[in-house]
Amino acid sequence: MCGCWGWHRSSERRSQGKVSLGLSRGAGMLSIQWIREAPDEVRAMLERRGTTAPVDAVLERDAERRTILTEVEHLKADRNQAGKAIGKAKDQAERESLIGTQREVAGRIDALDERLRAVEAELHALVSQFPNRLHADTPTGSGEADNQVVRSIGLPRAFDFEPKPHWEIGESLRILEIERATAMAGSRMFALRGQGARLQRALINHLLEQNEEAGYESWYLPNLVREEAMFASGQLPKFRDNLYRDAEEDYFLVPTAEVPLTSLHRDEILDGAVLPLRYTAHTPCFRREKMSAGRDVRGIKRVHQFEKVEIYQFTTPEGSASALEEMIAHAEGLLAGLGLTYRVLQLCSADIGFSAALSFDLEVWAPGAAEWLEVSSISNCLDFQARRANIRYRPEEGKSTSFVHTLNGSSFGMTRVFAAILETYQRQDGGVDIPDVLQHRMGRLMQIEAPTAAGTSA
RNA sequence: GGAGGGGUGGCCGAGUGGUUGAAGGCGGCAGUCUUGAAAACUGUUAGGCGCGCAAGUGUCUCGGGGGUUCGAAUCCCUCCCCCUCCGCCA
Repeated sequence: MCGCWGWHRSSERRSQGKVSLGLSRGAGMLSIQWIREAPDEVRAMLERRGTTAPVDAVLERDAERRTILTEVEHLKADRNQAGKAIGKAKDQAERESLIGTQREVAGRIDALDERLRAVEAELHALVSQFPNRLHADTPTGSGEADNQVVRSIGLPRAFDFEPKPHWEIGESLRILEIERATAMAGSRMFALRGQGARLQRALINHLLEQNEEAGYESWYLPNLVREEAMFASGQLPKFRDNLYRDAEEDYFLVPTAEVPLTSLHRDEILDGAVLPLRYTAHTPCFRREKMSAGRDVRGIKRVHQFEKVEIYQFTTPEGSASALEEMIAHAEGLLAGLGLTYRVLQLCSADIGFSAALSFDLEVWAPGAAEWLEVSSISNCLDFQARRANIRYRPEEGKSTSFVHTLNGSSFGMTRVFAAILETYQRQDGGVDIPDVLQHRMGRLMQIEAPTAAGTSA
């Protein structure tokens, strides 16, 4: 059973936009109580994020909802009393009289219920637009430039030749085929060939297994999901424009494994003893990138389809802070293991994601293009997604339930790690060395060599 | 794709319009008994939303939503999910 009022496709689409009565459980998103009780804090949060959301409209709808609710519930209490009396009444005339009275009450209840449904639908639509609250540790900033470098690990490799960007290396090694891919599928598409395809496969397996060793359980997940899943993790309703959708079946293609991972325990009450749950999954990621038209068009830095390995945790509220540290440290270890130069950025209030309260980005140095590539964003979402997905836990037998905290992070986006590896490990002769940790996954191959003139007509 | 059968509380399972939020059983918890345990017995055992300082109280939930009715787990519509047979298929 789903507790997100009004968000079922059945209620949203099949039933012409009607929603159920009653705000249940998480009420999807930010706690309405918080908006009700501390609207100024909410406004301050929105200000820090550099965004807006309809605080006043929420307050109005919320007040209206509770007024109607009080009235209609009194009427229903009367109705329930009368219903019992009718059931017991032996005398026919008495029965008729009671039923006559109730007929009138029923009409009033219907009218109020209808109004209530409308108000709740509006309230839900409004509150859905609010981003997560910010963690106290998230610094205030006004844009990407205000993200703070927490630490930088490794020195950029020094070259005694002019390093090339990954698209040139990939094309000349015939392991990256952009033209052929775009010919069939449009811009921002690519194909990997031969050792390129093997290298990506090796990376994915390496990362998944490293995650497993660190205690993250593997999952294979749906890559097509319903609207509710997109709502749960926060992609909908605000970021519909960035999602691919199958119009006929009404499925969405996942933009990240975070989406199906969040929905794994939807509507569940977990036993506190099982937390934290550590999960990892590899999925393709599909993104329309409508918002970034014209940006990062070269190479495979920003594409419509790429592979990503994700790490994810469901924790108690007390456990999420250390879980975030743990995930960052783990992901850093993976980058170090690949021999890449990287830095850790703390995202400021204006650059942090919709669902996140506290986030750190991992960026690797790509010496060919001479830029930092974001390969991971690791976030503590607190109870924001748990509310939307209605995921709770019971600390102890007999205790009442609370929402879990969720954390997600990439480990990593393959295209960018792939690009960084090509650029970091390139040689003057055009070949690319394979990082030590991946060699055994590529048949002990130690480098990808430039193709010889013969036998390369295709 | 065609035809049919199902979805009730942690689990099993009753219940076809009126004290049914829901019998009974199992499991869980507490207690009695016992040196202790088991057995037996007794009690207890869902989650939202609203009002309330609280105690408490009202309301909603029998896959989801809507409808009929004074009143729905029970009748109708619709969606989702599970199962069986046929067809197709990696």
